Amino acid sequence: MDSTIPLSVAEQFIQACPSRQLIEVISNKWILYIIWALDSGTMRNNELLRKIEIISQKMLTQTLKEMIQHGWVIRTDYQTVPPHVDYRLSPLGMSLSEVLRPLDVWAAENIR
Amino acid sequence: MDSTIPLSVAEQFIQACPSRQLIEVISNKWILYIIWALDSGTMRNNELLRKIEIISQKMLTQTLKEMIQHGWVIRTDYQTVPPHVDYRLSPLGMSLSEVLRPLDVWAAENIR
DNA sequence: CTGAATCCGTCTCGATACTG
DNA sequence: CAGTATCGAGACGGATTCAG
Repeated sequence: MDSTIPLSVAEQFIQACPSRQLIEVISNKWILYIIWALDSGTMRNNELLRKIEIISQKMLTQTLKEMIQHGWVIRTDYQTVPPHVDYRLSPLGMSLSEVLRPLDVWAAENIR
Repeated sequence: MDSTIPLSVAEQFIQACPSRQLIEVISNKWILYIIWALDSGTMRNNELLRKIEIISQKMLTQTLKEMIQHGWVIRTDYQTVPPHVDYRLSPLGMSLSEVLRPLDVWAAENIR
């Protein structure tokens, strides 16, 4: 909407470096939880709520929107009544999930 | 100090699962920045401030303490005047850094 | 079922000033 | 140089209510 907002100094450093950009995104715990959940396949809103357990409806909706913006999640609305909507990782999201997966292995071995 | 504080429901879910525990830790952007910085070798307080650029002294100190607690960072105080203290990744910290490194590659290729 | 919209407390974090 | 201590703005996110 407004592309003229000046970037802060911090934002300039971040935008100039892909690694920094990814850090800013990955350091969102809800994104990590959703990737972890969707890694096992397509899920509906309620399924995500129940699988993640500790996420609220508000943060789920909000974070899914961000992830769709990033192109990591695909939303499918079947236009039925009652509503049926599901979410799944896009190919890009899957590739990110794969890069993240070794972290699970590391966690299982190294978290006391 | 106090080991009798009851765990919230969320904390119980988290503590029961290494993956969740790691998510909680990794979703701390300052931890990610410091790992990224120390990956290139031993650094002093000021060097870290200048390398990361967007971190404050407060968050640097605070986060380094957490990482030392986790056993990921080793602090060496040379007991000199003026003070000389440096920080480096422990073997455990290095192993985490290695698992994280593919994320940099992914970022370079997939962040627009 | 899948959300949207508010309210509002909590906690993070930057800024600042100070110490050895 | 390497921190410590404090204050307060603002972001974050839970709870609740309402809607299609």
